[in-house]
Amino acid sequence: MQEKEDLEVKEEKISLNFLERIIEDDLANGRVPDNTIVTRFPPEPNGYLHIGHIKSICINFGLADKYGGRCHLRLDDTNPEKEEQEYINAIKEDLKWLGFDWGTHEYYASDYYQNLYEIAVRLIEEGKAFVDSLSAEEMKEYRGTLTEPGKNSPYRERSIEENLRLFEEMRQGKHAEGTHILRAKIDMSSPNINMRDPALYRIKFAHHLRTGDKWCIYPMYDFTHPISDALEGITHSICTLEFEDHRPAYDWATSIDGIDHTPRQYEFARLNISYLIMSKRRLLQLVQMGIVTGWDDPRMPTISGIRRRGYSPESMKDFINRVGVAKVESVVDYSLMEFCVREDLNKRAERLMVILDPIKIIIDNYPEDKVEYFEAVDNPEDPNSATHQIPFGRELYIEREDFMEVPPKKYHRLYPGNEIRLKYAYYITADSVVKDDEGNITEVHCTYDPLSRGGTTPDKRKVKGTSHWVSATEGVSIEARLYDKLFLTENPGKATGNYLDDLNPDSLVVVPDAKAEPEILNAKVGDYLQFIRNGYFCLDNKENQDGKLIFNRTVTLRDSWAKMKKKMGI
RNA sequence: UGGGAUGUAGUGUAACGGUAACACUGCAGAUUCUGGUUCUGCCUUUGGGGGUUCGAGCCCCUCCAUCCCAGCCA
Repeated sequence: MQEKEDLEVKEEKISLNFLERIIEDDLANGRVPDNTIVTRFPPEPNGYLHIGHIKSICINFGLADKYGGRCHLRLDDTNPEKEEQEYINAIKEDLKWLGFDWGTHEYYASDYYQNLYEIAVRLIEEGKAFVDSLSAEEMKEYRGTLTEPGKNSPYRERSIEENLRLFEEMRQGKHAEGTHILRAKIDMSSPNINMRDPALYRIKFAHHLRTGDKWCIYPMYDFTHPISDALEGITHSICTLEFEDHRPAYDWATSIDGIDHTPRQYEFARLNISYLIMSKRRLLQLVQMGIVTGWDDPRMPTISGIRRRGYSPESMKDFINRVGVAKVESVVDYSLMEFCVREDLNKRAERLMVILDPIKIIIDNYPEDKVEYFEAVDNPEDPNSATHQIPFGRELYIEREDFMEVPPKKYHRLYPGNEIRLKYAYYITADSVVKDDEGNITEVHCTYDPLSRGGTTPDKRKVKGTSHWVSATEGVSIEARLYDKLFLTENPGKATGNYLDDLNPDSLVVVPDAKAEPEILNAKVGDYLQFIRNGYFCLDNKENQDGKLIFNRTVTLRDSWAKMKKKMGI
């Protein structure tokens, strides 16, 4: 009991975001039916979910979880021309990957087509809706502008009987698309354009994923969404800022006679991240134009993209948590997201030695055919980490950048006469180099100190550099795909107006023949790996059917040496 | 020039009338068998102007700036 009180006191100290405050206030004042918070995540299945959606998902599922309520998944499928089953499948898979469970509460706006239709008929009967026969262009003229009120449609005063007959004919498919439309009678002079007799139903002779050809009239968002919320018993309908203007329409619809549940709409600022584009329309363009290989290309900010890239769901949820929830339009630094990914992966990734850009070193005083094994910890961040064996031999690969004939200041790695440690193995000193006809270094000859076995020496002498390495004879070849940002600028397209102008030509660099320690053959899809000093990687989840393994770089390690080089002008 | 919103370090978010803070970024240093990690320190903040109050980031007035809205999209 005491413990529980302490806990509550503690929780009170944690500041609430504005949505939590609203909910706690509603709960405290008995405004929530059954004291059960019901939220919903309502994606339209017209594209893949992206990082921006994660925020909405975390808010809706998170709030339901925190206050012991539930969150519905509702696919908002009211526009059959844009929606596809592939997207529905992807949305559900992405949600599961993030670890959210909607239980049996999987709904579709199309589940309510019959209800919606009946409500529309009732509105007509009550004189609150009418069939308009203005063309789209005429309707636009009648709508007025932002600063001028609109005018009533000449069809606004049609008789109830005529409206009923026309709407029924629309439903029966007797009228062509665009010839008639059902509109609410609200107020053409409203300063809020959404209240100027909004469209309720339009004619569309389109095959619907779920209702097939049953309907040729489809309800509009402003009509469908609030009523769907009401029918499902949603208490808090949380959406993004651009729907603020629609709240009066939302309240209008949920106040229609016969609707006995009143959800409330609240708006928060959508997530923007520098260097990323977060618009389904533009992401679709990238796919269609072939700029990326698909919605799940590891460079895409889609959930399936970042999953394939190797981001963990935990790191993304942590990121969303750190970003917070507010009503201010903002752009979060890309670096915060990378920080969250690295922080999580640092704790969980198995370390492996992989050489991306190999240069061969030969240890002249090491026996020719000898192979010995060294023990490596899988993850030094984990005190209980398992270990694995790494084969060592006379000929090894190290990174090309780990050897320099003429080193700059503060360079701590291999150069003639300098001693470094080969991680877990021996100290070596570079003696000489062999070059090809063009002057490229093909071999570095070294000497090792047998007393340094295991990486330390009896005399405790220090070396400033430690390099990772792979046996030239025992190592295996893999393909590494080095991904970087898709765009070069923080706000793609800001300078020229066309985001495609800011594409990063080096967003993917393929290393077809990287050298890896044999342990890598145990890697499975979904494993988080760190290639020591090269970054976090994961096995590609798509193109690994046979042959050479393909690894995607999730994110690089922080690189203070690169910063220093830049500063020194190297 | 209609309506709706929003302004706190470079970026995000707290502070709920009582000493403006946390994280990321950046910078400097220490530690390290990853130039990673970890640790330490530093930098910079209430859009402007009035008012109320003993006291204002918070309340009031005013100005300014930014974002959203004129789909038979959501």
